[in-house]
Amino acid sequence: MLSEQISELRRGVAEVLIDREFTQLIESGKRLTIKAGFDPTAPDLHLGHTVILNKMRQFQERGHSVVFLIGDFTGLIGDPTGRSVTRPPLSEAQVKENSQTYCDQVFKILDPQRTRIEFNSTWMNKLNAADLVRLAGKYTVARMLEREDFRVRHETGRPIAIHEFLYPLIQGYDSVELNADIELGGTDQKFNLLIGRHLQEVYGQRPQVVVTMPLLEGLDGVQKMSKSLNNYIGVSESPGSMFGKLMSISDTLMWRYFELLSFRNQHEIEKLTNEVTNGRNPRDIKYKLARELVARFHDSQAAVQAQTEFIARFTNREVPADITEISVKSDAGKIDAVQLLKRANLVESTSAAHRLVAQGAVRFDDVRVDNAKLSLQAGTSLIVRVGKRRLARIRIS
RNA sequence: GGAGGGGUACCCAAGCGGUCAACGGGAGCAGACUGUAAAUCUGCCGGCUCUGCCUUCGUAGGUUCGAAUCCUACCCCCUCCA
Repeated sequence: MLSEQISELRRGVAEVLIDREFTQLIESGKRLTIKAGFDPTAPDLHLGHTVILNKMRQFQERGHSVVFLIGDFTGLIGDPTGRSVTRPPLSEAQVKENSQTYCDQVFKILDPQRTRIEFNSTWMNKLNAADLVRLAGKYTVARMLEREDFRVRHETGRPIAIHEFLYPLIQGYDSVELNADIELGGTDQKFNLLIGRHLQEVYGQRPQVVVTMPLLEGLDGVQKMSKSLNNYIGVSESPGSMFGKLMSISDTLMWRYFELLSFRNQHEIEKLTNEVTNGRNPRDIKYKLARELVARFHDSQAAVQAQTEFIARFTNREVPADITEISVKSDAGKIDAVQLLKRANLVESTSAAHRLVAQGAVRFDDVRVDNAKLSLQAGTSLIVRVGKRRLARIRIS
């Protein structure tokens, strides 16, 4: 029974440090404090974030106390990460707003009754300069440079700002303040999470157990899901968009999503794998995944509807009932095809419009347009299709 | 403070006086095919009043018939030494 619980909590996990301590903690039967930190600079959660939320939920279901920690203090300093442009520090108002957005989204997975929300500014604002220096004294540069990211940047001659060293320290200090038993994080957080262990020890606490979760690959199946790479599925996206994006992942990636995002148990997933091996169309299994996730963030009715619309639109190429309507002004009663696309905002530029026409991607009322200069009269209304995904009814005035 | 290296399109990265709107890869888009917005193959991938024209290679000047490529100044980044 207990071992079953432990194996359930281990599901999908990348690494547990230290494994023995983890087992002891669970076996102790105590109500544990589970910490997971989030950055308030990106309030729009995507499926990648939910991998950890799902795990938090599992602990929660077993009666443990989950702390959703918002790193508002670090957010106020601003994120210095190398390749991205240094973000301007967030104002307090922004942080507050982002935090609110966070809460709205997070409770689609977590149980609000059993979640404690904390802000690290609560204790960080009380720390004075001397305290911070003292904290900085608990760790060395050499050990900081053990972190992959720092080491590589240092060796390849890319900048590391001093305050970047403070990030892991502050994060670790949060564990001290919360007296965390377990901290959850992505595998990329391993180093930071371990600093929490070290600091807790220094401050006389029992070091937390570190549980890392794999980073979810984005829609491309290679790079991790992130907003900046635009390969993400946001948890507040419309059912249609969410469903479509899930259908666009490769058949291989689908299994990864099942492992990390589905609430189905291992046996069920294994059964699905077998079905595909025995010749079932993977598309049908992908439908199941897409429905489960759309239902989670919307409801089951929306999920079914999203699938119906998906099939109508992409398999049968039907025009949806709620097609976007756009009105476009002509020049003295006339407009050519390229300008029409441009003014309707269906293309990025007139150059792009020319290219798309040349590639045979544009259809007016289901007839392929091969002449970019095709002239249209004011008063016309037509269904314009650009590629598979861009579709609208345009009225020319 | 001293010495050296570097800033190229969404990202990475070639090019080092003309043949450069700029090799190659990734991402993205499109077509074909299809069991799907999977896979695979092919093409596109700065802008425009688009068989032509206009503006790009850190910024500002200069040399030249001609510069991303040479010179000058400035800004920014990195390494080593102190």
